[in-house]
Amino acid sequence: MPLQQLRESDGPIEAQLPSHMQRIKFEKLQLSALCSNQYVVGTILVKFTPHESGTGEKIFKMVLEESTAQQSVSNLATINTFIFGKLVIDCEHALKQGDTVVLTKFQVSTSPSASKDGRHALQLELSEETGTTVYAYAKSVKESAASSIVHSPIIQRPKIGMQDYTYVPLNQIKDGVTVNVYGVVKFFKPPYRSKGTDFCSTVTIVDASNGRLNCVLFNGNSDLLPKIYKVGDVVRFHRIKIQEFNKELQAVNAAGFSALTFDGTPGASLKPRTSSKSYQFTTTDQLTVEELRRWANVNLSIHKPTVKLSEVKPAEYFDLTCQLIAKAVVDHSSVLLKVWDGTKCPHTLWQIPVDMNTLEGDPADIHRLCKLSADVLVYDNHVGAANSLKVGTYVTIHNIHTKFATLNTEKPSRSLDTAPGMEFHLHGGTSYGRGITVLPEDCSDVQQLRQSLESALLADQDSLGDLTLLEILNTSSRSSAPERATATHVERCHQESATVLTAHQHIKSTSIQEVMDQTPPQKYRIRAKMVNYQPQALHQSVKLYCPKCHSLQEIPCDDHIDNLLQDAYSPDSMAVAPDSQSPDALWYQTATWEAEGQRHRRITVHFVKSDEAQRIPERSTILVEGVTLNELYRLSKRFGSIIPITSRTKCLTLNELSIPFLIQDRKWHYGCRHCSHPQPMDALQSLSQTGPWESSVIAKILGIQLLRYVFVMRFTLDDGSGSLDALLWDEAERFFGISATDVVVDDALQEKLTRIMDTLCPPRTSKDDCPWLECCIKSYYVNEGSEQKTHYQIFDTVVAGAEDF
DNA sequence: GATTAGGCTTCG
Repeated sequence: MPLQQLRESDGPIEAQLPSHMQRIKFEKLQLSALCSNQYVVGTILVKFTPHESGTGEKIFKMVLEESTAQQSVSNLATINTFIFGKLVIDCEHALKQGDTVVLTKFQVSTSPSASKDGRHALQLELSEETGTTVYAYAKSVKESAASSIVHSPIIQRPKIGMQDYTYVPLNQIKDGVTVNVYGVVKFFKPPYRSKGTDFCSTVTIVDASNGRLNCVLFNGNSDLLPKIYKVGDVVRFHRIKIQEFNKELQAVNAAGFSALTFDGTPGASLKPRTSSKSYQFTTTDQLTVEELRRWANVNLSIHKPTVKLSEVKPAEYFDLTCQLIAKAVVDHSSVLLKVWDGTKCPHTLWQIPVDMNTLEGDPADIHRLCKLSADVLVYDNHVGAANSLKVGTYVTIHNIHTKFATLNTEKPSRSLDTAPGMEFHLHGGTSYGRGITVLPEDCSDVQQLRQSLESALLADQDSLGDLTLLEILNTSSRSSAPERATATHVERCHQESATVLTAHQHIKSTSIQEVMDQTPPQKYRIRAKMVNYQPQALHQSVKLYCPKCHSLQEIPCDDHIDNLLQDAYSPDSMAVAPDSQSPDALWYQTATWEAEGQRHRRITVHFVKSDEAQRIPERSTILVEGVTLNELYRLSKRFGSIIPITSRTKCLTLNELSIPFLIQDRKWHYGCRHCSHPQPMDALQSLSQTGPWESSVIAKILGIQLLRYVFVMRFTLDDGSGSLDALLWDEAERFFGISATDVVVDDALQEKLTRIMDTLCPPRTSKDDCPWLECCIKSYYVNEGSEQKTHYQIFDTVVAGAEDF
């Protein structure tokens, strides 16, 4: 019960109260404080007769005098105290004038009568919702209602002690009464700082009686105002006072005001949002809330569909539920909020140029999410709220205004510095409920938002992945900085994993058994050991991939290339006599000689003319005919670009495409046999003076579809709950930190690859001694004949410390 | 030591 007895004979007050409770003097009371760990001690100076309010509950007013204070004339020495509801019945007889009382968990609000009664400017309010306990402090043991009550926690409040709350339908509201109401929010302004001392929130509610009520609510503590997140929420207000304003009835919060707010979705959770320490919520209340939800959803069209960034149009106002990525003070009257909601705005986004040093937020996140984030400029009275937001917070920004940036040539604006695009403003003022609401993680809108954010990260993993790669590269190049190296090291030790994730670190791991129980497509984080991998011969793990026809081809082996080259220069296959000199062309110079010891073989080299080529052979381009594989290797050490050709037709053309069409910087480039349409060498003339002699440019001119080198491996992963084969497909030197193109021609890189694989999956070692791997994997279906099979692929995962192998 | 706001779009 909330009335308990303390006895002087049991020792001083502080010794009889829980140790965390602190006494607060009347003069130290503050509006904004939530007094849950504080108590006041006072002597009952005046005790008024309890009366019943319009809500049907009893109100009991007392005047307390600070008992231990020096007798003072200060008006801070006496304070009006109001007790509401069931507690009145307990207190009205048990407490006598002159008694000392100890009050806990009271609500502090402004006293409307202070100017008249000369008492404290604040008043104490004790109701069921504040979770108050009143302690009567008796000088001696005496018979009283309270003396029979032993200490018991208030949460064990017996059912018989329930309060009778009555709720007035909104069409029956009368002027001058204090009432309790239920309603559906039709309009609201989230709490904002008024020009006076309090926070203010205005709320318009409606109900099935077709009544409608505008409520103006003040409190020095914004937490005590209703926690409304959107139109359609259901509210329950206790103790609002009805008054007339502009010939209409309006409500203001009365003493003891408390609010519960519920999600307006039928069937949603019935857990209210409130700062009340305790509240009564019966099955009747549940029915009322559910009934209001249903009524509103059928009869009201107030549930605006939520607008995502992907749906915004210029020149509209909307509420955006999003996560704060970064913020920056722009000037004295505006703050930039960088936010995202997981969707991509189809319009060019306005980027507010700010100094990176003034931008608060994780640079990696800012960079990674730049294509998904919107810059919202927040003005004037909202600056304070924006400044107090923590990065990472989920918020609803109410009434964002979108418009296209207009280029004003007379008055240069910020937007001139960057490409114009869609602007997002939160203008000053509170019209239309403009403001920012912080959403807690457990609310349903945040749950949905988080899903959207997560799937955005996973869905566009290719494009985002490239950015992540850039970050990894940047990070490793900066890792000479000791603090970063330390941080990376600590992270690795902590993870105890031979691989690390480049994103999605906040996702929980899923067991392999669970992964295999679910139907594709899905994305997961797993923690497992590599018990096997294929191909064991690492040189077979690099393949050639055609991005056009998606075919995967083996790299032609040396013997095969050598045979093809021999076929190309054998006299039988030559349409043009080998000794017929190819004339010099305008764009190249030709040299021909007989291969040593091989009379029938003539080697021809066409040197492409350019100023640079004459100075630096390493940067020159040559077309070669009649060479062996060995000679190709040797030439590739000397010349920058080598194009093996044949002159079996009247013009110079490429060989069969199993022979590399270009060897550049010792890298062998192949073309797709299905997707290429080789052109005669004359096409290269246009490049001869201008360049650039880049593989992609040469390929395009010669009609060649370039094949890419990729690592393709199959890892068998096991976490104890099960095992699966996951494909590793790496064409961007991500996973190993090694380029698949380079590894083919670089012995040192091949040795490094072997060391990495021996670490990930140590040979001749029991599973216990294998290291753990953190991996992101995705599942997908593959048609195999008439069957659909589930496959898995690794993504956003890299070998930890690959640069150190 | 009483006031704040009392829905109703924008300077940027």
